[in-house]
Amino acid sequence: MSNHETVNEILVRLFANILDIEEKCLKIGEFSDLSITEMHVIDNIGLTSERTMSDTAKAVKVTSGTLTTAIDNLIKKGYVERRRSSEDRRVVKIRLTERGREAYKSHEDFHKDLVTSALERLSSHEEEVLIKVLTNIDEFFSEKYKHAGWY
Amino acid sequence: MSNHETVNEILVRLFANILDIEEKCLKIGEFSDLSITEMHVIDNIGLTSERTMSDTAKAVKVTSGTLTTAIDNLIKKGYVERRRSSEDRRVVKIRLTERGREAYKSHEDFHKDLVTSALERLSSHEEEVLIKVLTNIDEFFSEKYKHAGWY
DNA sequence: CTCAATTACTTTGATAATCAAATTATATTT
DNA sequence: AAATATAATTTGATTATCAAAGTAATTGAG
Repeated sequence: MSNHETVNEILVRLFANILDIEEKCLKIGEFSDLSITEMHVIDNIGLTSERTMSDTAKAVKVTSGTLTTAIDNLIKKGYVERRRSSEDRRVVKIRLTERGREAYKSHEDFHKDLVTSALERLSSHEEEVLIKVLTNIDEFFSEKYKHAGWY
Repeated sequence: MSNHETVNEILVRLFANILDIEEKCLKIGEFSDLSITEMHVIDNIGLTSERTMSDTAKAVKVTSGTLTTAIDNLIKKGYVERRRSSEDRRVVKIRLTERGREAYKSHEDFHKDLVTSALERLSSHEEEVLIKVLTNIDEFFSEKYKHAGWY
């Protein structure tokens, strides 16, 4: 089998399964009241002190209306706090509660495990190459598809 | 930033971008009446003569009820045909129409192009490293999460 | 300085994808 | 023959999403 076919085959299978696995890991853990989407919002808000709604909406690529309802739910569940900015009262700032930060860390651990196993059996030289390769591919996509006004 | 963090960050972004790109390519192409989900059902039915509903539902990891409605829509749109099996009249067999096969091929081509353009700028050494990493990730999922009967 | 335009967010009304549970029809087993 | 199991569909609900309309606050042009 050619390299191309191998890569294609693995990628297809990975893509088909990765969200599913992530979701199921979530559902058997401590934070099973979170959907995968909600966890990704939490991941995006991150541990930084505060973020605006619009920055977060842009980053997770949903409309602000969608984010509003997502945040409503995360607040109900106790993962996020919301307050109006005093400098500009149109702006709403959100941040993780203590429980939100715990969820963040749990999700981070999942990713760490994944990356650790991705990198095992690689020499440090190969790690360097990998980073170059991934950066390269990443740039390629953001370049190639920027022109269409997507990014 | 450690290698692990860098790799994680890029992988997460790549994953998000690729899904996004796939969706947007679909929407500007010939088969824009298909959602990404529907395209993946078509992909799964494939070019083989016929499949049962239950096999397909299992393969795409949805309940049979979900698949029934998905197939209803694909039939309305002219991509799939459905008939009752004559050997066992409980069983429903589905297959792609000619238009369904065209959509299948178009999706296949999209994947090929994506992989080709991602790989064409890599040296053969770099390709090897990439394949090793993808294989590791794939094994991480199929090994570690097999026990739960997920994979 | 004021009011028109812009910005940040929320609300509303709609759709798609999904599930679990109930239902229907057919096959299999006892 | 009756009970059980299987394959698919239907039903009733939930979640995620968007576009467009609405609200409140700020900015900028005259």
